[in-house]
Amino acid sequence: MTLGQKIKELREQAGMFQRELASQLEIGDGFLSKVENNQKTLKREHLIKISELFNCSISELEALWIGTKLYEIIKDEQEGLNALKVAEQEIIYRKKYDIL
Amino acid sequence: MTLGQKIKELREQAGMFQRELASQLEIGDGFLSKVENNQKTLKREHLIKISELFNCSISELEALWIGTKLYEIIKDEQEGLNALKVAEQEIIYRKKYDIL
DNA sequence: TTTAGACTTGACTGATTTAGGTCAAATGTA
DNA sequence: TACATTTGACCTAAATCAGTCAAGTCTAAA
Repeated sequence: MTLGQKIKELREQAGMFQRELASQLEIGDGFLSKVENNQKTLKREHLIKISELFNCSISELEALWIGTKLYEIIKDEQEGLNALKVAEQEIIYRKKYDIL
Repeated sequence: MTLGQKIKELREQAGMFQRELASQLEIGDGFLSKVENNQKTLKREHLIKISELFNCSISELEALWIGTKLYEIIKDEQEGLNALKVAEQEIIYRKKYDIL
């Protein structure tokens, strides 16, 4: 699940058109279309608005927001999955020894 | 293991000084120092040179190169680990259904 | 079958960020 | 003291961000 898919899902479940959601977010509907298709990214502040509008978890949206960015970086990479593991191990290692 | 650590390790195992490796890579030694401490990133082409110089796997270097970049993005993120999972699931999903 | 409305797409833009460095001074160390 | 390394300040070109707008496409319904 990407952020774009999630936003589209939330919007449709609320029976809302792109135009309406776009205006709530104060962006154009063409831009929102691209966001839903992961061709453009929203500002982080927009996630707050979305979580309020659809009453959903901001943490989940943030995970999708960052995760979709990461995916865009590695999607055409041979070593994409291994790169994810490198990053994961590093996070785990730092946590273990409490290095900030 | 980050790319910086790896490079330092390879360099020291070869008994080489930063100045020497830096000159092989045609960069300044101050810059290499930052690379080894993950404050700056090398160009991708540099990885090839390094793999030749130390006779090590280019794939591993690339995984570390991308992975260290990903780590820099998520290291201060609450949802960092979840974001990695989002990206991983997306890769796996696309592979499963053969979506390019 | 026309047409209205929902959505997608392509071309473009200006501001901001990042990439990929340099150099000199400060610091660590044998 | 000499040499290796780290750090901070700075730099420029290129890329990315966060959009707009108009034209094109898709799909129901009249």
